[in-house]
Amino acid sequence: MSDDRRLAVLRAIVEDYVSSHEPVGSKTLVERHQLGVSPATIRNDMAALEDEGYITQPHTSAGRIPTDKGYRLFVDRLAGVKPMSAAEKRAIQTFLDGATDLDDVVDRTVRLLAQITRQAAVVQYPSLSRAAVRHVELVPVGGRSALVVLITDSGRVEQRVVDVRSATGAEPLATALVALRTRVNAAVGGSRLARAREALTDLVQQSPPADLAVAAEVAAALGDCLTASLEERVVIAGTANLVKSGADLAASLGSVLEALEEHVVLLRLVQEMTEDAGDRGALSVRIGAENLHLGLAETSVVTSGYGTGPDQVLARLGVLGPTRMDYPTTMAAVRAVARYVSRILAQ
Amino acid sequence: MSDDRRLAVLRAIVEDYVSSHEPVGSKTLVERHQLGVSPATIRNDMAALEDEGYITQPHTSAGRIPTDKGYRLFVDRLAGVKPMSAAEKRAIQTFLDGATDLDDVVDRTVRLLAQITRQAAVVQYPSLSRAAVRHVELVPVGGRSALVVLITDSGRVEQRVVDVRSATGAEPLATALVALRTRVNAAVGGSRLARAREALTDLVQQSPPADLAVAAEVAAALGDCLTASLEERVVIAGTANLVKSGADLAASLGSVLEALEEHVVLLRLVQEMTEDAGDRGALSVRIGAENLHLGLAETSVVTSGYGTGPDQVLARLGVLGPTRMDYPTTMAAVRAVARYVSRILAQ
DNA sequence: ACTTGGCACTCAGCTGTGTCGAGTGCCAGA
DNA sequence: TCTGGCACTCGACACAGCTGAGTGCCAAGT
Repeated sequence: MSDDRRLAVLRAIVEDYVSSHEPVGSKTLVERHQLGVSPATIRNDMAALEDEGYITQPHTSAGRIPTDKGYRLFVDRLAGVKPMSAAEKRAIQTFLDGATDLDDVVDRTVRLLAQITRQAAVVQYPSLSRAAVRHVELVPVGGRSALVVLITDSGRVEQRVVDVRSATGAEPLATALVALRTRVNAAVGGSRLARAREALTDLVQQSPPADLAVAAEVAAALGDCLTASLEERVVIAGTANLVKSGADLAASLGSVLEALEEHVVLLRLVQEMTEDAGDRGALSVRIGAENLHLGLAETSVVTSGYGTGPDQVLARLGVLGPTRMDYPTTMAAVRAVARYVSRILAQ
Repeated sequence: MSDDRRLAVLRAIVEDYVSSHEPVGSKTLVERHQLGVSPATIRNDMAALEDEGYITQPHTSAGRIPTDKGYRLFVDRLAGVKPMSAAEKRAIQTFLDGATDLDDVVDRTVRLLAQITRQAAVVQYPSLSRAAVRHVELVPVGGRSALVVLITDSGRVEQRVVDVRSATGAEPLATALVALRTRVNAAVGGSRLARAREALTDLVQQSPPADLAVAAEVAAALGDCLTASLEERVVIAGTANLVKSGADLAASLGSVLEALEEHVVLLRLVQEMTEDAGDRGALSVRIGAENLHLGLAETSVVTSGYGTGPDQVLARLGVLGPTRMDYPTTMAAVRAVARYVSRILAQ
């Protein structure tokens, strides 16, 4: 029994099932694809594929549908990434080119992904674990408080209001803050977020006694900002597409929506997929139960890294849909969008 | 025929239908409620209610269900607002008390609303049309650009990077910005966002020629920030609850989710409800087709204003669910949450 | 050693039939 | 104005039979 043909049969089953949404039998299979053999032969192959766990039948005397394992093999060895048409590429580019700031880029990206894949889209905000401090600004507010603003490399801004009532220095608060600002920027400016924290503790310890209280308060707030900046966020769009993508998800739709709302769950998933891809920006696909989350047992996730350059992968973006999705097309769309977003961020 | 009893019948129908999700007939009605008359009498009343358009029957020989008009009468004249238990109040309070900043308050609020009403929750970010400028900060970045940060009364922060390359003044950029910052804050500090724009144009016109170019650039960016601050945002949660709230919404679920993702639609809806409530913080209810949006024809929306005080209604929050929701309980929950959020914001 | 045609078998889904019962509308009488 | 009675409607449900797509297996062919 030819091993090649068995794989061809699996590919045909996946493609047919994805387009028809119905279990596919041996007869229809030879009709729609040029397999050059009779249904009976196909049946033998199907039986073998079923034994190995690549396909299954929902009930006796029905056609076969791929299992998670079957999709996995299809994605890994059988499916190419369908190239996108020039028109589609242009559409992506023009849609993203109008973006103004980072928030706008992310917002447009997630909508675009949802629209062109007709599935739910997820975009992780640029992860700042590799980002650096660009500037720290201290603003006196109302005499007794100060606003601490942290600006990072990637254009993200975090702010905290810190109460410096207790810090009763001799000089006026504004003056103290100006001096402190200079010192803080000198200490942490340009350094990575994770390192900045250590630099801060050094700075507090080396502060003159008069400034110590204020410095400590500010450093604490700044530490909060650092944490918040490192904390990752995701945005989603296109949940309505999940409803339309066939009634088979309807049963688990509730838990899928729940999972999507729990950004923590999504972040963990995306993190895992980053590891799958070896920290590179490569495409990563999670199929069905491979998502270690009950609510997502019937969904697949396709993500790609993106960033400011090939070596600067900041975060991931992708789509989420039923396991029986059109992987080649979806993967192509995700990869294309990731590339264009990266190109924009690189500027 | 007693008019009072007919209203009582309508109320009974609404309550029964809401709890059972099934068309309610004359017999079950007299069994479950003490109406003191026979089913035949109820039938006459029902026929009259149907003539007037308050109830309808899905098909002949089925019980009656309320129409939008019926729910409207129920909400306006028949339903009280069910008081919340002390335990529930406590739960609300403790859940919201842990919040740190404005984002956190909004995030917690929307989750809380979704959880206790088991429906989809919507929270409009505090509308800043009445908010004032607290502080403007200008930060030189990289020598050729400046970061403009706008901080408002209500704790919202907007920032823009502005390119001041063209502004080649004699003095270094940083010095120019320090001076400009002082002047900008003097000009717009404390004034309402809408007014700040005029003050800015005055400021640019009165700038010394040397500073004019920089001032104009900064004013433009600040204008952007003002617009962005006035631009309203909403957050939603609990969409998964829509799936669980009975299969009858399932048909229109797709369009409901689409509507929820289109924040523009939601904002318009919320704006209309603010007008319904006469700009006060009162509860407002939109039932079914009263939401002038096709996707929401089978849903009702219950919102309440909230803010920093009885006269300071900044925005609205509420829930969205199927028209056959438990209005008294939902209204109570929305009102209670709105009050606690207002209390927190007042601090 | 594969491949193929034939054949019996399975079973989900559809259709038609009959029954049941909740619910209605109407009417005459209290 | 209310009530009991009565005929009627019609969706829901259960049951049965049919159909057809699809399978597994086997013997024969290449």
